[in-house]
Amino acid sequence: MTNARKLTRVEQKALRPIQILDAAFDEFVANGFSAARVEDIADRIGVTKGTIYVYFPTKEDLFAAMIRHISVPLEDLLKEAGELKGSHEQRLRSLLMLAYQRVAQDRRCRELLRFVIAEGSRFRDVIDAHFAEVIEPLIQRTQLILDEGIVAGEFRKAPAANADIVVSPILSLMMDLLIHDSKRRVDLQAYMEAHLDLVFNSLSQSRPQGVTDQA
Amino acid sequence: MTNARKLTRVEQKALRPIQILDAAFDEFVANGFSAARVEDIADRIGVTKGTIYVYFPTKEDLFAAMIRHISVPLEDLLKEAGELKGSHEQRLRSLLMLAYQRVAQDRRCRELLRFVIAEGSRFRDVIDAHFAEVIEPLIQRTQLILDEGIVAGEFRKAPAANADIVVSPILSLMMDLLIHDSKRRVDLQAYMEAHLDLVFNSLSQSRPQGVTDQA
Amino acid sequence: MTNARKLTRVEQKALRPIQILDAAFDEFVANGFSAARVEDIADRIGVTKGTIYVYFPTKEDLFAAMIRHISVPLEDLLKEAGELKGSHEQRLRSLLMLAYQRVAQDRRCRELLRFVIAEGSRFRDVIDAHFAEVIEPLIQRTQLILDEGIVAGEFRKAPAANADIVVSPILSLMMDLLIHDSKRRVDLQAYMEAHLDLVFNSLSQSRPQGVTDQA
Amino acid sequence: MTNARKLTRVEQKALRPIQILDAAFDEFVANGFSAARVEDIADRIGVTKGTIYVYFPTKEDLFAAMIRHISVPLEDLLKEAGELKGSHEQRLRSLLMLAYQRVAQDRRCRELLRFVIAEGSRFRDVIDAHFAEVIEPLIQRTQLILDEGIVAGEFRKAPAANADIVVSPILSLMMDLLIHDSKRRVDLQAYMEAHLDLVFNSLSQSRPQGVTDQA
DNA sequence: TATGAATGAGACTTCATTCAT
DNA sequence: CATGAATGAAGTCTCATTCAT
Repeated sequence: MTNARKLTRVEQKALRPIQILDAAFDEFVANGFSAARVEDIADRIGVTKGTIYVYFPTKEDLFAAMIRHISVPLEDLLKEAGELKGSHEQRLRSLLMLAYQRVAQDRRCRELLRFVIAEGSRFRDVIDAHFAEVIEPLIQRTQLILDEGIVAGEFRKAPAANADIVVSPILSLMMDLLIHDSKRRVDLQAYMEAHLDLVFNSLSQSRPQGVTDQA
Repeated sequence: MTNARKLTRVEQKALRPIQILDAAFDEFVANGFSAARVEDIADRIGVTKGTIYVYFPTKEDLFAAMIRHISVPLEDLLKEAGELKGSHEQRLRSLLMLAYQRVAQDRRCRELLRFVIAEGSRFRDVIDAHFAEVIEPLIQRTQLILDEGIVAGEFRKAPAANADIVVSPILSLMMDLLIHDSKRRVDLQAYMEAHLDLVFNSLSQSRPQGVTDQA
Repeated sequence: MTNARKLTRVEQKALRPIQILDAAFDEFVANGFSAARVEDIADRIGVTKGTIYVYFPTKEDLFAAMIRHISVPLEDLLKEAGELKGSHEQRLRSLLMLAYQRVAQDRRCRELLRFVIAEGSRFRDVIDAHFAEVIEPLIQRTQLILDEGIVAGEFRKAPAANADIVVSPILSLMMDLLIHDSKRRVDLQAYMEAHLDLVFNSLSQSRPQGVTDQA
Repeated sequence: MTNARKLTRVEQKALRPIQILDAAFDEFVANGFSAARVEDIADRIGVTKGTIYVYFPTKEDLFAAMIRHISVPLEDLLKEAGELKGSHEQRLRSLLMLAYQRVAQDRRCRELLRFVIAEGSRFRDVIDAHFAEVIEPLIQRTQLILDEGIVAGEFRKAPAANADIVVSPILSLMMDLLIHDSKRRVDLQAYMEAHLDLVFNSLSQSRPQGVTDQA
């Protein structure tokens, strides 16, 4: 193994900012920007206040850096989605399920939404920038598949082919998880099934099954 | 005019707490609980800090009272919905539209959601209590109509008959309005139509598939 | 007597800023701007830190206000000098002696010079403004008398009729008092006599040469 | 070129303290003792804070060493003056002009006066010691020439034969340069001429009264 | 010798809260 | 009821100093 020894100075140095940002995330999540204390962030990683200020000049800078830090991996989701194959329904289904996985598994992704809502007015720029990398691409990609699916005759051309509406259960789930946190365990499978059932039963054109069409 | 005279001392006294709570709402909305300053709340109604403390013993009490104050009118919505007549679809449609009206018109109702998300962990009790009076009744009432509609053969018995999913576009809209505030004007009519189209096209039993029966 | 009772609230309120400025003067004199502690200023008048900030928003503002506070009475000196009567020599002599009195008796006037030298670069504006009300008027007034005295044939027209030079012993004395403070007591009478002897023996036109008329 | 090669390690080592002291001078001049930052001193010579502490144990020690460093060359002035020849007037004239040259040309000599006034109370010892090597010898030497000149019948025996008074224009000039720094260029020639004119016209015994003997 | 990460005491400043008037 | 001067605890940020490398 390569890590059987202590970290070298250089490794330690490279790690410190990450440690701080991770600790800052936890603290800001727990208390919000204003109520979070820099010293408590420091305590979480066993350093003193001063150390935080070696790396970040102000609490605000730390917050902004933290937002950037946690929002980084979010673009990756879309890359995977971009390569999805199959019918338009298949692709949309895969995209939505990817989003569910992310939302369900990645607490940071969810908490980002809390920051957007709670601190948006104070950190408009940072928040906007990174909001634009999470929610908006999801909606845009969804709308693209819907539009193409209509052209391909796979989806019906209807008001319901609206990405905001189609993805909204996912956002609602995020909110729900934020509000009740780990308290109330949502039955994710049932929730997803209900969502997809609603969407595709409404949109899919030529579906004998699905039970709506007695015609 | 009935109010051409100055308020009597008694009237003034009865008014003061309301004034304070209204000012507190604006201030807490603008800055969140921690960053809001009691003095700024006082300034908004032209009194001094001390006056606030005549009516509310602490900033936390003031916040809690403010939450209760703005959440009061929300129950009324459900009362109206309870008296809705017509088919189950009709009743569900009316319920959802009532919710839309409230969400679109009542900024306080929307901001309540911000407090739920931003300050939920600090004011668990008061937030939970009043969350339970807004979102949950909406969902429960919705689920009730769905279940009854299925029994009545009006809706198909399907996973999609899930109130969380059915109302989620409304919550998403609230969030969207919170985040972008007055910036981006959503086309409410189109949004509602898309929502209802999706829901009823998916759920309604006896419907010529693929059409939103306006025709 | 009118002050046999405690001060009223109103009187106390009016007094507080003065108290603070006086205490600030002492503290800034003792330690300079940077090393002075706001809490020590507060301690000098038996209040707490917070009280200082009720009246002055920052330490810098307090310093600037203090400078303005102590420099106020300095213009008065010149008013008296303006009404001096007698020959030009008499008037110049009176002006210089007025300056000596001020320098010798008013510690604040001297300490102002210390602030000018020590904090000038940090408080350029305030310092310049009030420097311009002390030293410069003295020099200008001196030059005016010299010039008029030459025209009147009372002083010889010579390079020595230079106000900067003529007043410099006064500035040197200020510096000396600043540096040695109360340690080394200068013999003010001898110093003044030497100064005036030098000046008038050099400038006066119609004087039996080389003698300060003990005759 | 003699210095076309890099410095050897030994030379580098001997140079470092000098570099530090020079940088410290600039920083302390710019900000005063308290507001000066050790790190800024280090930055001025491209080393890190730690390096400063290799050579000077504390910031105070560094300041004291810096004072000693810049005051060293000042004794030399007096050595030259001691060897001046000619009449007593000639010798005094030369002494004063030497002082002027030093004051006009050597910024460090002037800034020392600022430290004396600004930091005197904090560094009483070091400041006193080095003040005693600059101003006091000048005054003592001046007084010596005056006294000898009187004995020799060259100067009149008068109160004006007072070294403090006689040299004060030089100190005033130093102050003026400190306060206005490079802003207002004083006409040094005119200033000196006025000074010497005043002094010798007042003191010289055998001079056709009231005239500046250029004629 | 030089580094620079880390420290921690201490400064400025804020603001919820109190209380005499 | 209302005021607003005063408090003091607490938070952000600074920086002289240390020490392992």
